[in-house]
Amino acid sequence: MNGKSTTTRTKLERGRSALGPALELVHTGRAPTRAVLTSELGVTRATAGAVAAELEALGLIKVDSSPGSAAGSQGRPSHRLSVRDSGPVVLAAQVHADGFRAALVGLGGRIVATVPGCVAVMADPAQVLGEVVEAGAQLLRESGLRCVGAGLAVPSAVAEPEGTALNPLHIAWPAGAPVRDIFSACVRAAGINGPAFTGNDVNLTALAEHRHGAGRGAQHLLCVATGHRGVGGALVLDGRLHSGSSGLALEVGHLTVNAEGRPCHCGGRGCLDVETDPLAFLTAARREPGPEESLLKQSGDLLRAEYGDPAVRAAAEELIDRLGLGLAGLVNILNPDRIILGGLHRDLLEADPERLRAVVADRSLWGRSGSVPILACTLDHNSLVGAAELAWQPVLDDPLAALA
Amino acid sequence: MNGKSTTTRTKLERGRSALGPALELVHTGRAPTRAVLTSELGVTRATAGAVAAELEALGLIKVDSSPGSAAGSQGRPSHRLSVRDSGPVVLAAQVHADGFRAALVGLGGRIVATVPGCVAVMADPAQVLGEVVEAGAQLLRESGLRCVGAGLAVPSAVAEPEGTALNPLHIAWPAGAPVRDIFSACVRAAGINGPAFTGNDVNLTALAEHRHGAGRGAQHLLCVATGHRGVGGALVLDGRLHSGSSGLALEVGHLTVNAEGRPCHCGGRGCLDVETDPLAFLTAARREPGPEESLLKQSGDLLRAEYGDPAVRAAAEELIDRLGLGLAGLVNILNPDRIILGGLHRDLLEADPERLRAVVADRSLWGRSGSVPILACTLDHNSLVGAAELAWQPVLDDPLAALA
DNA sequence: CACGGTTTGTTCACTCATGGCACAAAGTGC
DNA sequence: GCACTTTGTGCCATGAGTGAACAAACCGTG
Repeated sequence: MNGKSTTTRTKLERGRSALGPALELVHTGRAPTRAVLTSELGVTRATAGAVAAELEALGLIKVDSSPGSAAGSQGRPSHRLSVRDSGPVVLAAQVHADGFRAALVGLGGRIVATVPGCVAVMADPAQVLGEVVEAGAQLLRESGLRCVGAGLAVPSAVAEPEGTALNPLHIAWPAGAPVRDIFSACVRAAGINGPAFTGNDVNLTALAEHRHGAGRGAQHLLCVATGHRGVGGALVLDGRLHSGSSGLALEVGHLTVNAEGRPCHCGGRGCLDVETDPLAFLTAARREPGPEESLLKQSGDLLRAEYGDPAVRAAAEELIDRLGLGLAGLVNILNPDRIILGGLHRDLLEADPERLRAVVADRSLWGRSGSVPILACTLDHNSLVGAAELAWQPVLDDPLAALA
Repeated sequence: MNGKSTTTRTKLERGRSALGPALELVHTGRAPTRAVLTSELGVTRATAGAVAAELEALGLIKVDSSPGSAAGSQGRPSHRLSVRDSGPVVLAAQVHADGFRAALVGLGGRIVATVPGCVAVMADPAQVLGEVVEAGAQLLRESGLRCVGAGLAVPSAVAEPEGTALNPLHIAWPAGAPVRDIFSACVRAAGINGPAFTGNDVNLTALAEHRHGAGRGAQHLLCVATGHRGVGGALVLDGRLHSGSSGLALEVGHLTVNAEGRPCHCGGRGCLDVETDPLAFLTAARREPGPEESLLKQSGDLLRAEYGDPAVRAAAEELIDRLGLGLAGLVNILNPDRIILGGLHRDLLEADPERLRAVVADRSLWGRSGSVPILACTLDHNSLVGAAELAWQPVLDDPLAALA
């Protein structure tokens, strides 16, 4: 009379199958009310009601039925759905050239608490990640919230399925460092629950922007960003990150964008990487590059503050033209329906949006593709939020299993 | 390439949900027996049995229970599954520079009947497609089989969602011709049942090779092929064709592969398109190009018959190096786990596989990605079979609804 | 302020795909 | 022949989801 199920079959732990999609809709803000949830899921009102009630019982969302607020249209007002404030969180961490940042991120990409750690990044990933995770664990203790996973963003390609960082150049880690294993070990050592994930920062930026920022609603979202050195890219297809068969997709830095350009370490010349990064900009603008970590900031400030300066403007236009050529090449290959730019590329876009759009339209094959919207990244700490998305994914896929 | 696989599923027409996946497994040859089907679907034997029985009742597959054939292993031999011989077919058609071909294609990519029509392709798409469809309808009448749809492959990018051919250059059709609408109209006029689809021939080649040829089992399959003029590409991700947001993805012809190369009509120079097509090969080998339609054949024959000739060999090696550079660029962007080559590119691969693989490995960023397997297309009439796949897709997605 | 009209939430019986079992069937090896 | 293994089949339980009827909450209008 007691043991109904002894063996843990796969299907036994399967909950309501619409649970995951429903949570994702609330998570991404596409289901503000239960009525919208019903139509978005394509189920009956009864089912949507049961699903919403179950998600509320799990402590993930809030179903607000009381308020006689501004309805606008006629008919009975629908219950409003939102992410629960004091629901579970994930630990998100980000490592970059200037240091690290740890945060607690709730559903909806909401940063609950964050602390920027300002260590000078050292060559030992284990030590750095230990500090990052400890900072996150401290936040977690202070908050008293439940943690369901952890995610880490690193400025390097991450090979699948090994989880090794292939080119963590500007954080001076050894190439091939097993960052995923190290991060997982740190997370476990800190007593944090849930699985741990690691990904490339530009990939995670794209993921975050797709779910909560400028990429919302795009079906084929291309993201290109410059960090301190080098160029990264990412592609989100139908809501899922496309990182290739071994995690190395969208290494777009070595598209040729200037046949007479400077030689690149890859063996070619005129690569996007060396033609559109902050160092290239400062050089073209005939400014003295400062210390490496601040190249990005230095470039952005210069671009915003002194765009009137002919040398700065000429340098910017040169880079915009190169960037446009690279983007046009990617448009021809990937045919995205939206492009978002980060880092210096974002600053270049904002300096002269029309010029960039014109170059892309002119150099991509079809007028249609050329009219791809090009937008700037909008989220603060987008790769941090992206790292959190990584950790949230199991919950979105199967809330019952992930919270069990 | 027509309907974007409507995600808004109306539960009314929902049959057994495992029906589609099961049919796809049999269709692609990945479920030779019912036992394999059971494990591949991840369901119980009872369910797999019911699904197989239902597919058999629908006249789509054959369940072979009798044979006491060579089992090999111990235990009760499983029923063998195969595509039914006299089951429904789709009408597949292909238009190319030398004429057209029409065929009836069953499940499993089996060409039941075919007729090569050898018209000189004229400037009027309606007339050509009318002839093609009529040839197919004739085959259909002779066979007496049931037709559940039609698919067409054209040597041009096909814009979505309009279904217009953007660059049907070597068949002398007007750019922007509404090929899908024309084809659909012809199919309806011929009294053929089922929906009609139209797609780019290289895309369809990739789809066919993925399901029945050299691309089987690949998760991220990149296909690059040269026809008579120009280069086309295609990408199959997780079994579905990726054709971008408006059908124009993988227009790979204008990757720069030779900084000092000849100018291209796209505005750049040294594009893959003009550096690795049959005309480029013949020119490099200092041979007199014949009439346009036979450039491809002429090149292939030359490559196979006279590879000992120093001029031919040098030309081939030059093209292989250029092609390798282009493929390496695509590897960096797409990170496929397999590459298949068609047309002249296939001939180049077979002329010197090691050289091509070495170039790709050398010029792609990571050793891992460099070791991507590069294979030749294997199917006869692969774009024809791919066109059939397009027409089969609704049946694979939902057999009950599609056959109703 | 009662009135229909509209939209949404809720309850309940019903459907049906699937899991879980027990048992039968069909092979191999000794 | 007999154990053993593997697969097919019949039957019941489960549970997610539907569909329809009803209740609730808001709008307007007179």
